[in-house]
Amino acid sequence: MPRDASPPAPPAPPLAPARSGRATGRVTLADVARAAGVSPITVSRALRRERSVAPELVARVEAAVRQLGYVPDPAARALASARSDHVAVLVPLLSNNLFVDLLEAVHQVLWPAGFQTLIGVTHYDPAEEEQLLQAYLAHRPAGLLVTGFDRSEAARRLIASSGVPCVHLMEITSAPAVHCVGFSQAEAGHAITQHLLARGRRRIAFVAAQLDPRVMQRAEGYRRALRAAGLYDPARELLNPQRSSMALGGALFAELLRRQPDTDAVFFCNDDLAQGGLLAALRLGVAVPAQVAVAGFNDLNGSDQMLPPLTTVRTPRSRIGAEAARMLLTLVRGEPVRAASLDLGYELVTREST
Amino acid sequence: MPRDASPPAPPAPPLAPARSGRATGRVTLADVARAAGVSPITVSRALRRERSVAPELVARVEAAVRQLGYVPDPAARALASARSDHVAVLVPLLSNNLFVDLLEAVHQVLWPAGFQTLIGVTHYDPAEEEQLLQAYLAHRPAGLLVTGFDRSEAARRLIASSGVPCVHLMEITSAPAVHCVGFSQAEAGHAITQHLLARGRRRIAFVAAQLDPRVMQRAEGYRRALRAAGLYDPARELLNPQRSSMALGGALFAELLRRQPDTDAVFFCNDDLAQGGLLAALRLGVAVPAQVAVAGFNDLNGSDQMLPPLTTVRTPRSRIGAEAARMLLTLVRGEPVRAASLDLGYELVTREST
DNA sequence: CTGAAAGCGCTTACAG
DNA sequence: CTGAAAGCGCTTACAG
Repeated sequence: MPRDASPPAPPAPPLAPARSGRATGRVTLADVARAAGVSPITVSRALRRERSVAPELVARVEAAVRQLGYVPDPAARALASARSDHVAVLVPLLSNNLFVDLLEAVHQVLWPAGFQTLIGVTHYDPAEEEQLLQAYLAHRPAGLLVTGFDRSEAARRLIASSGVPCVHLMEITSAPAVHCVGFSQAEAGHAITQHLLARGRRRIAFVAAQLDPRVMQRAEGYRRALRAAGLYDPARELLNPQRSSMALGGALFAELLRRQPDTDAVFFCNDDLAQGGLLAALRLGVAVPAQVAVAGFNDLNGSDQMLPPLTTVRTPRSRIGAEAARMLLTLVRGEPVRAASLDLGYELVTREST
Repeated sequence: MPRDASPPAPPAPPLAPARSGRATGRVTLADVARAAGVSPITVSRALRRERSVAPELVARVEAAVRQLGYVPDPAARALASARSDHVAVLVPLLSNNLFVDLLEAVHQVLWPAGFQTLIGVTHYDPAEEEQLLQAYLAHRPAGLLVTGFDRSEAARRLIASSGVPCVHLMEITSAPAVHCVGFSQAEAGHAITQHLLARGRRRIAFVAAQLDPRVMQRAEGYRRALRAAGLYDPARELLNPQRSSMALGGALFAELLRRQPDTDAVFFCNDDLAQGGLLAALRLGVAVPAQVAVAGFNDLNGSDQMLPPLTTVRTPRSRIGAEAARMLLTLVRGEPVRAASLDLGYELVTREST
């Protein structure tokens, strides 16, 4: 694999200039058939391993493919077969590493299986999701991966009427015939709040941004745990609709301590907020965990590097991506799935901040 | 836009069941033509605004499109016209926020112009880049956006022989007929090293990971500045090929101070490393900037939240993405570009860590 | 300004 | 196991 860091040479003219008429000059299946001395349909079958083709013919076809450098035209294939090798994946954001890990895992499963991952970013906007869905569905993808269950009625209808197999990521439901891979966000939120209670904390705040459905499910888990302990106080919830960031986490932490100076623990709905909170504590001279315990969610990059290292919930996004991709592959092949809903759980990671 | 957080109903059968033969049941251009009482080609032209079509016919076509819910088939369009509405963008990684910002800006320009952004991740691997290029080019994208100039000879040939307009991101060159939008990584590396020198630092280390071409260009800028000052010492370079992360930054910072205890400044090639270094300094009790000044590169999320806030180089990746997308659009339309190479510069952001 | 014909490069459905 | 014909849903190239 020769590498070269110098700038490229100026673009050369296309190798095979367009020939007469509409011919594009590219090597077609017909060219391969001619070279191999078989019919085009035999080439098609040999390439797709669809029906048994005589081994010797397969060999001749493969030799011709190699010799001519034939690359199938996906557009022609899609048009003729009414399906494509695309799988569309819709995620809310790329700026949260959570989704990057998810996409990476999806790609690692789909690419070797011969599918191309098309990434769509919805920005948590139902209208954008609808537009993306419309655009991607027009390409007749082989499958669809979407984040969560929260979408417009129109988006739901688009998915359902397309007939394209769809797996939902990150959340789970027991509704029949809905395919999903994830974990219970509410349970995870409950678990980390329980952890804070077990540490003896009594005035536990919940600080959140973005306020997407999964964040609100974590909030539910938090509320349930505190209510059960007789310690729930709505005044200790700080909910901000802005996009999550370290800077916002720092600002919200400071605001929280101004409003509720007796706070003895904070559950941030996402690690970036928590990291910002930890840094703000350092700046403000608030002792963590002595004065205030701090917990996050997701175990993002750097949380183990904080001062003190951050207690958080490790979410299995890589496994979610991989398992969802596998489930989708099963559906695409028309095979039965073991279970439509796959709960991959979560893991409490206890570090020094609590 | 009605929203609903409950799980979706089980998938319904496709609205229009497949009819006889191979008909897919979808609404076609011919259906629209029939409904509008014109020929298919007129519908095609009205939809693409290609040639002047009588305004009244356009109106009838548009009404029919709306009424029937017609969505053009991209595969058929691509096959017939030998081009698509796709623009492929190849970036090394999604886990560096730099590239997320780049992609976001690209999408914001391309989507309103009617193009779909296909994201490809190369993982800094020339072989992967080649495979992606081959796969994406087979789709006859309207344009191509690639990161930097470093790629295999085969990849270069694929791009050149495809005839697809291509703009290079992040780096610049004065080579003729090569389209690029970026800035001089070497100059930026030189500038931040100069800044450290101007602050009176004399034993300035360079700590880097990943070691991709752009990192090595920053290293060149660092070397040039120190050589000019008569202070260059190869022993003060710590180059690690692993992927960049906060954890690695912390480990390298500690290693550096073990090997070169008299270090009075560190230039980290990327902010995530620098953030990890800053946190490690806190843990180790190394005073920043009193004992060691710390500088980063890129001004990533959270750098302004560090303790102390991180001095860094702000790179204009959003503008790079937007301008590159605009340049590509110009090329796709066959119009002349003002200049093939666009230098967007960089900005030194001086904070308390130096 | 509008249209009838042909064709893009594959695969399906039907035969043998 | 192999193939000739037709067709997927558009746009191009040629006419008028």
